[in-house]
Amino acid sequence: MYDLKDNLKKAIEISLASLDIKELDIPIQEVPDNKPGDYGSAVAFGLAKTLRKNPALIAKEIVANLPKIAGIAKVETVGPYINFFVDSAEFIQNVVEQDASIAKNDKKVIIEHTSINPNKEAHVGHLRNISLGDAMSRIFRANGHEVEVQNYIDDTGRQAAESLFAIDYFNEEYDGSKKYDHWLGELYVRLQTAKEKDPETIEAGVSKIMFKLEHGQLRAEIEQVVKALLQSSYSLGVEYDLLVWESDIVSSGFLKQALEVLKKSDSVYTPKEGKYANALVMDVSKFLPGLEENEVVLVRSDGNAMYVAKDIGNQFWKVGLFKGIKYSEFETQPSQKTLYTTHSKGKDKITGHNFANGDIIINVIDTRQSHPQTIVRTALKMTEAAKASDFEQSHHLAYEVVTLEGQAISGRKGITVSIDEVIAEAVERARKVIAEKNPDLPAIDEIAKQVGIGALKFSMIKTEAKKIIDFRWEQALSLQGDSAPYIQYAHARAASILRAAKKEDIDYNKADWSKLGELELKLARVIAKLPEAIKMSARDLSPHILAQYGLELATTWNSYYNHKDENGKPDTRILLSEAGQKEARLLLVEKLKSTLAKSLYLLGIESPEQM
RNA sequence: GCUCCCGUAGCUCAGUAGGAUAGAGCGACCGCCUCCUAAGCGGUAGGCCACAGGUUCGACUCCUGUCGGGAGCACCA
Repeated sequence: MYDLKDNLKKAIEISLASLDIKELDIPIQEVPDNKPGDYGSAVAFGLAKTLRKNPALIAKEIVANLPKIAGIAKVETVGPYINFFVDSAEFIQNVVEQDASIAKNDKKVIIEHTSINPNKEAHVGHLRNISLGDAMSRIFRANGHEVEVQNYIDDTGRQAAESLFAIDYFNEEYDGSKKYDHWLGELYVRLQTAKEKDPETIEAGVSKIMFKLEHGQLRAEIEQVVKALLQSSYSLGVEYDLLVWESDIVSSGFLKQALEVLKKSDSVYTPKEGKYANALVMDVSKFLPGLEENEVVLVRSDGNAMYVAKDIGNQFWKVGLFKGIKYSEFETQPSQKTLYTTHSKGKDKITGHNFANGDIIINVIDTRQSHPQTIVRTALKMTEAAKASDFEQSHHLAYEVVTLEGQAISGRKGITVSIDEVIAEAVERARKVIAEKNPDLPAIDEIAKQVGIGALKFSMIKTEAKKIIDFRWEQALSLQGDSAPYIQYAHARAASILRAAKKEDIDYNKADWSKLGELELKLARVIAKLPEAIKMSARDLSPHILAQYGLELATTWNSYYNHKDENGKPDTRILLSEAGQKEARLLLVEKLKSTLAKSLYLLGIESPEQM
């Protein structure tokens, strides 16, 4: 891997060593457009104080002692800054020819996302979860990790019970006229209104269903919802490795084991009196100071476990503390990859798979769950059986909610938009634009899907997770500006040039890198930043960094493509370039295209060759 | 009340572990296709980076406080 910044860092280190200085953190940054040079460093500032010397002078001394650096043509000081001038021919060639191989990382990553309550259809808020989770899993894979994607099925919850009960209560039967999750969701909403008139019957009925669910008796009914929900994920191009059922977590004894482990801690006890008398509580004050309520109820005084307790059991299992859950095949996903599930009647081990036992655990859940998620991590911290790394490597990727035209999503108030609905609309809009701009395009349907769905997912990923997204149709489905189609278009444009080049007889050995200049250098510099963008995205659990990178790369390329000289004449016509320059430019475009495609791929977005 | 998050152009957002003149998109206005896809490109207008202090050679970035906005804090999930 060609890493110029790293080379610059090392060179400065050598220079500093010869001056008898040890500075651990050497900043390297890109030079602003209006300043001389390509990369710069401000190390001298940091040394000014300890050396009691003018930073500009220090910079000069460092430059004087610099060794030769490959790919650097010139070094200059600009005041206290040390600026490097890249040898553009060498640099661009290096960027084009760098191999994209990644070092294996032996830390296994478990990413849980989607985890939609199996009682009604998914809405745009879930779309954010799915898009972020899927992007994260792709990014970690790109960083060399083994990644296991889990989708948690809360099959013992009240909401699932209410939906199932509603079927009996209204005496309805599924006739296949709409998607099952939508059909069930309507019954669920109907039941909420019916509760006002007939609370006793409904309460009693729901309790009965809940009891059955807890004992895993209505598995087939829940599976039907889960399968319908998975269809939405599949149409977004998202797949999973394992479904984890809450009822299996409980029946495998993980809840019980978790409580036993926790009881060994002084912070977990059963008060004899007070408001939590006879309940099992966990005092988190030692670990989370400053809270008003220090005690968290794990098991109610009636003996029923709270949701957090199950969640703790789940987390303990993920990090590898518990064993004994069983697995079976669930279904074959569109890519032909098998989706597995936990199942009480399954096998202890699936050949070729070692589920759970993660080194890094990432839970993609909305930010309203921050408190319970903190409790779960705290439980790991206070448990002797857990390693310190289990706590440190447990992360909550908290994302803010999605609102609709400024209003909170609420199924009951009818303020909601389902994922299936937005997908259909997005694809339809994309189809219209294609029909208008490029009517002769073959496979319009396929490309409309790629573009429409790409736009949707990108709109969920491009902003920071901690910011609220207000979903607006025109904005989310926009095909121009800061959008996936903008990047896809840049990609298709590059593809088009390469297609045309294929018809000619081109000898790429004739590429003359010295015939490339400032414009190509600019493009190459951005291409070279991809590995850094991937690393940062993973480090900060922030796919938006990669999304922003994709935009920057597409912008740079579009700008290059449309560039004109002082006379207003295009000066970057690749196919009309002179011999030597043409071949080098084509190779650069090829690299650009694959880099765009990779950025999109890591966000779970397709890169059409034409659009 | 306590805890956490947010506040950058009219609107929606970037700003890469403090660094050089704060950047995009949408909207407005002016330009660019006899030339590899105009879903594109160039330009103009638009900023006390909420406010006040502090740390620093240097703060949109770190700390404290204030003001706005959101969320969380139950023997619910």
